[in-house]
Amino acid sequence: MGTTQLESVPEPKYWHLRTVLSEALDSEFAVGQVLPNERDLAARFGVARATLRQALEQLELEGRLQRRRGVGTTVAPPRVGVAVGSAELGWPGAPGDAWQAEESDRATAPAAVAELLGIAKDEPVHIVRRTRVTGGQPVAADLVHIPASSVPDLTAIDAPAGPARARAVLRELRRTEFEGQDRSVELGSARADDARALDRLPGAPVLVVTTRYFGAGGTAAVSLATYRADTCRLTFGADGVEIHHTPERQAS
Amino acid sequence: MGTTQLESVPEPKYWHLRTVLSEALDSEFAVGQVLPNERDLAARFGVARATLRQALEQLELEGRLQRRRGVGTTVAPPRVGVAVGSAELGWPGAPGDAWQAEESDRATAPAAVAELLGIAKDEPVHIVRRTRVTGGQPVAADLVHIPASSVPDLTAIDAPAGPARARAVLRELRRTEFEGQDRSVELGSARADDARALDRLPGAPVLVVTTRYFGAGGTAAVSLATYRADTCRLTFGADGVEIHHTPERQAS
DNA sequence: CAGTGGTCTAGACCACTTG
DNA sequence: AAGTGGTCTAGACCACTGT
Repeated sequence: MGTTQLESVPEPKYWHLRTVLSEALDSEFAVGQVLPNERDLAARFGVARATLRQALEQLELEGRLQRRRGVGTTVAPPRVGVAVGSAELGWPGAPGDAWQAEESDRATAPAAVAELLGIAKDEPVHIVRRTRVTGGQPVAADLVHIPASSVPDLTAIDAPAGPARARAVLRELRRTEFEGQDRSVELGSARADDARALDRLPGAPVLVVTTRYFGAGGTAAVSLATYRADTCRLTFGADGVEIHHTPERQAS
Repeated sequence: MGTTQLESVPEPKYWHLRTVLSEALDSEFAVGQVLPNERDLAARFGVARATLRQALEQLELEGRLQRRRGVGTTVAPPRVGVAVGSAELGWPGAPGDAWQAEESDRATAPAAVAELLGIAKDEPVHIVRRTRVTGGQPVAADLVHIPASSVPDLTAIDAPAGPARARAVLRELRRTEFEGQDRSVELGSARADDARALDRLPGAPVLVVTTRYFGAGGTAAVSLATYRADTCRLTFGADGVEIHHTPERQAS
């Protein structure tokens, strides 16, 4: 309703296109439906394919679209609410914590993690790789870093490589008294290994959740979890309450 | 250490460029330093400017770079830790809550917010606009949605438009007993108004924090806060502990 | 004004999935 | 093999910032 023409400050084409497509998605498309291919869409809107792609990228970032090479572009379902708060209080690997331990290795922690742990940057740590699956889809991958100093008996672990050993390491960590935790969330981009685990391309946007676990008078472990930003909404329920709905758009 | 050549699955140029630039930033650049301009950098690496820009975009998304039109590209400082957890328990607008109320209006809430509030989608609500500043820089903008039904006396408020009225509305909300809250974090892109408030371009990546405030037996208010994803790290301190360092990179 | 990043184009080729 | 999205190019022009 109104004159959308004659903009004193004309908005970029790709941004306008994003808006038009977004409205079309709301009114004319169902979840899972495939869109026309990029070349057709670009022609239909009279723009170059690169410009059309810029609009699609925005919508994918907002979780509205899903694109797969060789397949096409489909309308994405609402984002999945993933509990990161109350459901995970306690040591990593506690029973029923939604994560699946995959593998464990000994290596030197990255400098940033070493600093969080308060250890020398060349001190070896145990690294447990875990994945988190919701609704059949992988939503997150993480690495739990445990300094050898905080779980001395750990050196005795010699379970066969694979999930068994990973679980054993976490079980050993739980012998220490749990004294609290601490979290931060920031935007990042998936590295090659994370991208593979999350079924995305390198550079895909992810939400990086850094958790510090306190015990035995210091930082006993640090977990770096990377969640798919396109499909996930991280929920922090202060009262065990869950958010039901997807706030898909802010105020106009 | 080893033969980095002969990749069976060659990584994209822009991704390799990102890595090279990232390492250069670590070793050869100081925070605030300006990089050569995009045309020079592209020529130096023997790629098209668009490809170079793709690499810069990644690094900006990761908070490593800051680009300003007409000025140049500079090395960004580490992300600012912004407390979103314990420091904000209680009603919005409680004394010393880091937010600054700017304005208040009566309008109909967006459909998604109406659903969170459990009201009809055409029922008018009070919308309080707030901003959050840290270290002299705007880091977040939000809109607090308060249904008229949850604060009946609110209709009597007739303070002069502006911060005074906004504060008055929040003060009125605090008369209700506070029964808890609930949060979720997801990735979004800044709309025109948010972009302006955050000193960014439309479409800039933001972290959208949706908070439900419970009181009087239901959802008394919903806040939609958008944080600059490039400069912010949201912290949730379970024990009042603050995360000091920037986890700039995950395990290799 | 000159110099910067932001937008846009038209085309090419590649990697991947599916029939 | 055909069709899809992903990458890359070389160039143009625009919007904004400083001097």
